[in-house]
Amino acid sequence: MSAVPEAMPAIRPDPREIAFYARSVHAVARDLIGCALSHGASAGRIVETESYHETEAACHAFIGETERTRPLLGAPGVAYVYRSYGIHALLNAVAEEDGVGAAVLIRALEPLEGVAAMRTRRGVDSDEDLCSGPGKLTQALGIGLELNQTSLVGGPVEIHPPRATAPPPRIVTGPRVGITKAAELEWRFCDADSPHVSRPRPPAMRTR
DNA sequence: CATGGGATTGACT
DNA sequence: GTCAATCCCATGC
Repeated sequence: MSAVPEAMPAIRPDPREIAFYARSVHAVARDLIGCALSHGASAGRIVETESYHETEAACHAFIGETERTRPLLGAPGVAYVYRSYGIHALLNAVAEEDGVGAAVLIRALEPLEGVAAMRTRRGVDSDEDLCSGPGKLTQALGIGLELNQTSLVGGPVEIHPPRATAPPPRIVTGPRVGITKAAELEWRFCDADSPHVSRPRPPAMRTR
C-alpha cells in the first residue's frame, strides 16, 4: 500500500483531452457541469446536461447505425449537432469508446463572454433567456448543423475546464426533459445553484 | 413515395 | 395551461 498524500487536490479530468470523453457518458455529463463552452468570441459556463446511451430508447443510436446516428457511434470528443422539431440545432458531445453510441446533450449555459453577440443572435435582452435551453444556447453561440462531427478538442467549438479556484458545483439529478421513451431514467444533471438552467427548473430533483 | 413524430421554443388563452 | 411552426429522418405501403 502506498501512502496517500494529505490535502491532495481533486483531479478533474480535462475536457481539452479526448480521454475526458472516452468514459462513461454519465461521468462525462456530470463532469461537464462547471466547464466552459466556447464558439468564436462567445462562451458560457455549462450548468445543465443530459446523458444518452444506445441501450435505451430515447437515444438516437438505439435504432442502430444510420446516416444520422453515425457520429454518435463514432469517436469520442466529437460534436453531434442535429435539427430538432425542424427548427433548432441541438449540441451533443459524443462519449464512450469508438463503436458505442452515447452522447451528452448540452442543455443550458450561464453566459460568460461575448454576451452582446449572444443578445444579437437571440434577439432577447435577459441574460437568463439567452442560453437556458438546448436550442437557445446554440442560437446564442451561433452553433449550427455545419458544426456536426467537428472535434471538441482543437475544433471550432471547444470545452474548457473550470477555473482551479472554482468550488465544485452542487449537482442535482432528475428525469430528462421532453422525451417519451425511457422517461424513468434520471439522467439529467443540473447545477443546483444556477438560475440559468432550462425549464422545468429542478426543485423536485435529487441532490447528490 | 407518403406519412408521422420529435432530446423545442415562443406566442397565446 | 395549450398549441403551431417547421424539416429531417425513419418507417411503411
